[in-house]
Amino acid sequence: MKPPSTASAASMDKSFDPKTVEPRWRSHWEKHDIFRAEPGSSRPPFCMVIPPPNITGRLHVGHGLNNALQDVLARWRRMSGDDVLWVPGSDHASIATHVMIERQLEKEGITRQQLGREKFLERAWAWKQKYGGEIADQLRQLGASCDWSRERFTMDPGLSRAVREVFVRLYEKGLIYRDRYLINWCPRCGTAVSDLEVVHKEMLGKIWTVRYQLEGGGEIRVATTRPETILGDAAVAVHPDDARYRDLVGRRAILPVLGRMIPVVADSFVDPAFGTGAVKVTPAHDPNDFLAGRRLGLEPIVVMDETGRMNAAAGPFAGLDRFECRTRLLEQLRNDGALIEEKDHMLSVGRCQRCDTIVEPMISLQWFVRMEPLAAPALEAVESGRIAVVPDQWKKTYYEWMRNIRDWCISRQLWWGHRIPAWYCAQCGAMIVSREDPVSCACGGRRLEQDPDVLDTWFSSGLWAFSTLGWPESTPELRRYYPTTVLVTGYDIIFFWVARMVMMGLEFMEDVPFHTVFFNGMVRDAKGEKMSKMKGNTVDLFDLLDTYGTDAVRFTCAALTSPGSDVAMSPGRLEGSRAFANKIWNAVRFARPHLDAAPAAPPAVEDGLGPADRWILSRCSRVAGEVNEALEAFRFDEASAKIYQFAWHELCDWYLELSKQPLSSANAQEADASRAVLRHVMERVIRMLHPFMPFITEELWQALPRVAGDPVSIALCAYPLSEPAFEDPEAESALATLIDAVTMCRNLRAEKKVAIKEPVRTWIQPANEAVARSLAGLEVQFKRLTRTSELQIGVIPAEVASVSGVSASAALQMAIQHEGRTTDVGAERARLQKEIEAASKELSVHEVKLGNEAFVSRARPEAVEKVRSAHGELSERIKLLKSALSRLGA
RNA sequence: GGGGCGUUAACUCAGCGGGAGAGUGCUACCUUCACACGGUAGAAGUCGUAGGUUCAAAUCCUACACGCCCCACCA
Repeated sequence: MKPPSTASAASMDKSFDPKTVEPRWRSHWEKHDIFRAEPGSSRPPFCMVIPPPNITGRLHVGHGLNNALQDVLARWRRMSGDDVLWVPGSDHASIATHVMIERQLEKEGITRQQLGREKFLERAWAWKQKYGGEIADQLRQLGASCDWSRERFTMDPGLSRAVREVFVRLYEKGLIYRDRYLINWCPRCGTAVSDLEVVHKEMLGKIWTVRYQLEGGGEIRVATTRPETILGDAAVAVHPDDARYRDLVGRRAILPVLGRMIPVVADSFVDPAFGTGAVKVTPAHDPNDFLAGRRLGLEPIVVMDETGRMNAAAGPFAGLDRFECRTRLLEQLRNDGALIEEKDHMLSVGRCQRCDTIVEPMISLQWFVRMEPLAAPALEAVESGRIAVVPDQWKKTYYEWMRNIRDWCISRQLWWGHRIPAWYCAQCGAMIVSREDPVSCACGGRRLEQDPDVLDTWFSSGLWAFSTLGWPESTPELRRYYPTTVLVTGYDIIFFWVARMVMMGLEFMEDVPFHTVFFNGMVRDAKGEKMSKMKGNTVDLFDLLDTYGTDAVRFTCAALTSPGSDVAMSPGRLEGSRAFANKIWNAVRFARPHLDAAPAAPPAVEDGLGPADRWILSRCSRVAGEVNEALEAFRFDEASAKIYQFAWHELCDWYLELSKQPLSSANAQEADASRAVLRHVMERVIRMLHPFMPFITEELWQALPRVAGDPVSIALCAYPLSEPAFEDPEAESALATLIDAVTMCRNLRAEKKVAIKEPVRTWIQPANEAVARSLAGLEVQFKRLTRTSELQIGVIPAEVASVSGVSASAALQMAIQHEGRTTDVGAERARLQKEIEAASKELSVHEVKLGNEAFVSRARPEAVEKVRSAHGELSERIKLLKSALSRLGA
């Protein structure tokens, strides 16, 4: 099959236009199915599972970053010969989707309850149909090289089966249980949420001191920030050792307003120093009090319903909203003279992560996962290094959470999600937990009702690493790709997802879900502030792609990803990347006619290549090595910077200019040699860049001369490695010399404002015979570089040149600059560097000795002095060397 | 209350024991036959503050200041 037509050499636009190029290759990749993994392949497997985006909306810049990085790895490994499986998919996002759909319903003026479960689920599936597909399209737009044939959704039949299997196994093992417990309740969503889904925010509130009369006279004062919970008080507690209250323990207090009698009890959880030292105990509406209530045998009194309204137990306040109740209750307390003090107080208020409603601690019957037994192996897996964490600062966060783990409330009073596989018999009340829907109870009863609740959305995503590969079936994919190689994700979901995936993987696959987890940073705006809709500083990913082009955005993501730091999407960086894409485009535009004429065979060292050719081949080899090294270490910033620097400032700024002359040489052999080198280097750079900028590189690669047997896409070409045969220190040294000479001419011209009209000749004293040979007879046009017609380099000992066509003072200046030093800066620099290294080594030896001598020194101080003076001398020498180096380096 | 991260040029960020760097912006000059999304030259930084270790500190240690983030049941 023929590739789509690329712009011909003649018609290549002056600037790169992403909009025409990107769609072409997107469909080309799809058509040729080049991202499909091959479980039967003999190549080493490399697998990643995508952090499944929620189906709640379009991708944001954070997704852009995360997927750009994954794609860099996927394409790099694929080109490096691995059998890459990158599993795409999306998450049903139970509660988040609920919030979105309920917002729709609100506009229509109905509640989800009015709509009913069946109709609501129809809506949810329709939503999924629409947005699930959009997300896949958006990932494609980014160029994500996922295996689309293996796309998954957390509510697919297979994955749902995995969820049931896990639930039942955990239940049978006693790790899932059902209990009445104090949980976080979101009154708006009408569901329990886990501790992680509660976001605590500091805000200025008030603290009130309230007087409770004691039965038979006297009073006790308590402080509270939530006076409405007074209605549910079961006791007043004081510290057992608190002398002020010791005598009151065992007496009864009269609850204000309601007049109910509650005991005064002693418990050490009370801090005598806080507030009045006496605390109201509301077991049904406060986590601390709940535990205290259990210890003290107090009966919880529930005063609110699941919508946040006061219930019958609230007496005269029944039916009021909780905050309205607070206001009214305070009024009454004030009227009754029971309100003693009101003052400002900073408090931390828990809000629903999804809808920002203030959550209410409530007692309720829920399902939980017992976490300690699962956490222990998960902790060990990271401690032992079986899972590598990059950057490793996140280990500490992970350990901290694992070591203080608490049971996980997994049931949600929602409809969209995996329904809990538990049934209750209407006849005998028995509970059946089962993989298959049961038809009858052991008692013979046939009226079975399934638990109405669904599971926390993170329950199914916790299985993602193996459920997407076919578990519980033993599929070829599961056997080959589990454990996956790398997980790339944001650190914001380290507990929600990463930690739980480790636990689930170890429990059900008896192995880690991934060998390495790489945490990318969070995307900030250009000022480094967190993006939020409230602040209005959000940047739309697709606006960015539209403005700068997908390649430029992806390149910027990589360039800004250094381990452990967040990413600020700065316009400057984006512009730089866009300019870079254009630069590469034009480099190929220049090179193409020469490449078409180039010999098919790659260059060879025996071809008698010139110094510039040998130099660029050598540099290209080194850069390839460095880029691979950087990628191995997840240094996306270093890898992209190396390519950028090399491509722009070595290849374009110098090599392309230097090659213009030989490329158009009448000497066919010389021209061919240069063409072969240009072709080789150009293609290698484009390949190196491909994982970062897939679209432009595909376009350019397709435009290069093709040979039989080439793959259909650059994505299937080999990723460049270093080529030791081309590494050539002498050529590098020679070119450093040349570059120095040219730069010097330019400096002179700029500083002295001289117009150099005729050829300038400069003489260089080479460092050694080899460099001399490299440079001998090198005559290059530097029209572009010096604004002179040409610069001749002659190999002549240190005598001063006569310079024609420049002013006398400029000539003199030039002569001075040449005199008295070797202009082979490269060699000189290397020599000095070596001396410094040697001196430093010597120093470190002395340091060791100094340690020993210091011990002896108590008896012989002069020995220490000797060492110290040696240090001083060496330090001086290093300073001298460094200053010499800086003079040369500049 | 505990923990983490950051503070380097005007902006966004690398560097983490021996020459203070990149991209963008800025200044001057230049439409030269790949590219003005370009070329050349250049200005620009007490590397948060104060101590300490070292022959040598932006880089290691200790405090402090400011900023950001996470975790935590203090009424």
